Amino acid sequence: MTNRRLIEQVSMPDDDARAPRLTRADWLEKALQVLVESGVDAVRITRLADGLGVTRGSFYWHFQDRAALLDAMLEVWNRKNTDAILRAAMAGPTLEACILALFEVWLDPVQFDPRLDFAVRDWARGMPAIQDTIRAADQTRLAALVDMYTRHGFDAGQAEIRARNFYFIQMGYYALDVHEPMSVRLSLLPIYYQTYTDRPLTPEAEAAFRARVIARPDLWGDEVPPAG
Amino acid sequence: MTNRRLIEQVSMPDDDARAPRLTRADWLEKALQVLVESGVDAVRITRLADGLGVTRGSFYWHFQDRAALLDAMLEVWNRKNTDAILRAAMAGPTLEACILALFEVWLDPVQFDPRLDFAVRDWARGMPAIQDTIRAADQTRLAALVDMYTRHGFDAGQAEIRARNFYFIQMGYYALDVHEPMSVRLSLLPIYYQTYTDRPLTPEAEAAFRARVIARPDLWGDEVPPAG
DNA sequence: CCGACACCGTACACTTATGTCTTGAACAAT
DNA sequence: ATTGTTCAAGACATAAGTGTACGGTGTCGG
Repeated sequence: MTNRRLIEQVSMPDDDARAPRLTRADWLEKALQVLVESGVDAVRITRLADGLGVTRGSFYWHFQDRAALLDAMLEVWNRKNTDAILRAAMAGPTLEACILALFEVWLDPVQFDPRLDFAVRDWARGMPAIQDTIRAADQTRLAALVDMYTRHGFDAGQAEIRARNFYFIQMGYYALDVHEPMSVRLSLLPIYYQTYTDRPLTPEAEAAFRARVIARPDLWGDEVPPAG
Repeated sequence: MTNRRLIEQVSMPDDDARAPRLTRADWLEKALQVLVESGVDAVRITRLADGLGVTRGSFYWHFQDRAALLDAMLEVWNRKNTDAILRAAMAGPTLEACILALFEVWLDPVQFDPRLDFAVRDWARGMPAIQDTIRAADQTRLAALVDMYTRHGFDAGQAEIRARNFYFIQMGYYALDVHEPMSVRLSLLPIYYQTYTDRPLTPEAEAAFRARVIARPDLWGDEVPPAG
């Protein structure tokens, strides 16, 4: 969980060694886990306390109240997922480098956590304030993708439509919560590259990408990565 | 709300005239409204009763318990959204007719209610039984789209990838909960038609489609439909 | 060794939810 | 008129959750 550093930043870390005593970051981490697994309404102080093996007294030391916890959770999301897309969209000098960096973001929950993204979207239902935050994030992400396409020679109209396709398809993929094995996802890669760029993916670039994904066995779930 | 008839079917209708007395369908309708606006966890019997201006005593006449209400809600979803897609995917003899029928489904919340669809998906978080139901629905929808493409001359691989694109893009669009005015959505139509079919949309077909949407002022929200 | 701080437990008051049971009112049919 | 059906009110027991007040316990620096 590379989340940990980000969570500690948002938590204004009181750099403690891991101990039986809990930190603000421990509560936040647990809350985000429950958010992702069961939705906001399952983020109950009582349940978190049970899960952490302490009583609610601890919580009210680290946080003002439940609203403060929710604020901190939203901030973690806001600093994680969008940043990952922005970084990837400016990853390299060529369009190929950017697109492949984005593919890697889509594949890597450490960089972009789709379950967190959709848990937050779900959370926003009926809460206009959070909806605005999300809308702003989506605009930022789309703008980065449009910029990526324009930087690499697409005119404004084409860049807009391609950025939307690129982003919407991926969000739709996440929305359906499909769990295709990594080998299948990798095999679809050249087709999607062609779709997004109108150019074929060179075998060399594909091989390089594949090698980088193989070097990350944590992305393969139950599957066994092919020998590199 | 054409929902009404479907809800009454699922409710095993006790065909009553609308009265101060409530029917099972009234409770179900209200529950679905709250589901869409605020998520499952806001579907509380107490709140529904308040909203309907009665006490909880009424609820327990019409439903066994809260679980029975949730079951009925899921059944409404299951019979509404997927059916709309299936109907459209077999709408006409030509690919053009099918694609345009699907566009109309995407635009018309009476046929396909995206907010209900995503409310149900969010509801499924952490509930494997509902996840299976959703996965089956997605498979059925995608299969219908693949079949549509193959019927009209695309080979298996192409049909698969195009069906996925078509469906994922639309789900991504819904996931972001964008609220583009109808005029903008109509203007994007030819571009998307081109994307999905690799053929241009004929001006005649576009005009016909536009006319059908103009005849439905309920789809235009705040906008004023152009004179037909 | 001793306070000060950081962290947690406990007890209390309050709110909101579920589900059961009993009573009651309106209305139709007999 | 009486009865049965259909729907809703009200009272009750129970469960979970929130937030506050206060008291206790380790663990440091001085």
